[in-house]
Amino acid sequence: MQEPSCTGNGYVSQVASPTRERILDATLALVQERGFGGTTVTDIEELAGLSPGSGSFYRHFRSKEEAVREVYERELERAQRHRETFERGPVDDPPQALTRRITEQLDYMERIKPLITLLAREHGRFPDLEAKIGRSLLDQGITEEADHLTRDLHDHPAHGDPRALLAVVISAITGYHLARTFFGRSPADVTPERFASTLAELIITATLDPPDTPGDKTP
Amino acid sequence: MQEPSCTGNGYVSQVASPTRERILDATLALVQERGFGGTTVTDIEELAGLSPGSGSFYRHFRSKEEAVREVYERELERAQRHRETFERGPVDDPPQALTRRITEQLDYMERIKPLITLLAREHGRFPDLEAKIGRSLLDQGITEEADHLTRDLHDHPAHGDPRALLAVVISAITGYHLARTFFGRSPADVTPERFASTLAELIITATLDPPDTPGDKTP
DNA sequence: GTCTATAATCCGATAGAC
DNA sequence: GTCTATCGGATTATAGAC
Repeated sequence: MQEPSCTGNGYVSQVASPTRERILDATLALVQERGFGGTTVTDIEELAGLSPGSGSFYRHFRSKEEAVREVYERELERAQRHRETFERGPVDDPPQALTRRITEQLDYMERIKPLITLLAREHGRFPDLEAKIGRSLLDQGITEEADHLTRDLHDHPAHGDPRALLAVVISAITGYHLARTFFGRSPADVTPERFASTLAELIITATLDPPDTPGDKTP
Repeated sequence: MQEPSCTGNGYVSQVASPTRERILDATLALVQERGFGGTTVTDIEELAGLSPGSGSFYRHFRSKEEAVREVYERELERAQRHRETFERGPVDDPPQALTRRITEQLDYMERIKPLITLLAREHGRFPDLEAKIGRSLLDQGITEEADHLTRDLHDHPAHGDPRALLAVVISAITGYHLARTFFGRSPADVTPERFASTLAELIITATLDPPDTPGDKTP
């Protein structure tokens, strides 16, 4: 409705215009719902509280594509900020620590859902942004998770192929989240808590009792 | 280029018109690539070998939406046919049987990739179709996979929470596939073979040595 | 069943008053 | 910075010849 007047003294000059921010919000919501091609500038203007059909949008962005690109960037920054929240101290009891770590990861995916939805829906339209986000989410996320995992399992024997174990864990968490998002139901109707504790138990059992690979005779 | 003339004797009367089929092919390819809103009927006509801009499309479908809906239905049928391929006999050696089962599941996801891409990209546009496909893929797939799993593990002790174990396995396979599709890379750069054998090993270890849940004192 | 041609609408983007 | 008004082009869909 009205701007909270932060331009009175010129002190907070770096703050983005509220209207601009509302346009980004509207763009995010609509592109998530209808996709880039299904969202019109008129729709965005209307949801942002501007007169639909007026070009007011264009006083803030050169084109629809520019606005959507900025939405991606903003969501990536948010995702990175959310990730920093997870830097908590180590916990002693491995099963509970792991279960909590996995639950945290599921919460994290829930929080960055907008970004994930954008990636899924507009896959292929902005390859540069996708590559950048992929690097940030996958590489950074994977190395950090690997650190957490080894820390949580500090007094367990190492797994035979820790990197593959990591891939399985990350895939499971990702897949559980996406199945819920896309179908509105959990796989096999299993709750997040049950999922987390089962996955944690799997990891711990595997690191407690690493079986010999059949056909692989270690001396 | 030219139709393989199967209308010569009227014998194969149930075969769909080749042009109609080409329109569906073109629609699938373009909607996968650009989304529903980003695909125009003119594009579809051009890719289907019709004169772009002519309404020839409309001699076969009432609207773009109708064609896309039919694409969904066709892909669902294909996915169901592909699933029937997996009904193979049981294998004796559990680790290898499980690894092969997981690899088969990954192959299956690769084959139904078009359907998965459609679901991801157009999520929310056709709720009825999504619900129908969700029921078919999730429910049917889950019960069948549960059967396979218990069969492959026939001489192993049961897991404490088989349904949750199933959810983890299905989530992992789904997540591995989707991460590859959306980012063009495997999670943690782990190959499908490595992924499958690691996941199989996890399952087997968990069913070989089911640990007591801490705080849960079973008599 | 495919074509040319076109109607009717929608959309992205701009110009200029306030 | 927002509005009214509008241009030019793209898009869905139809009409009618062949």
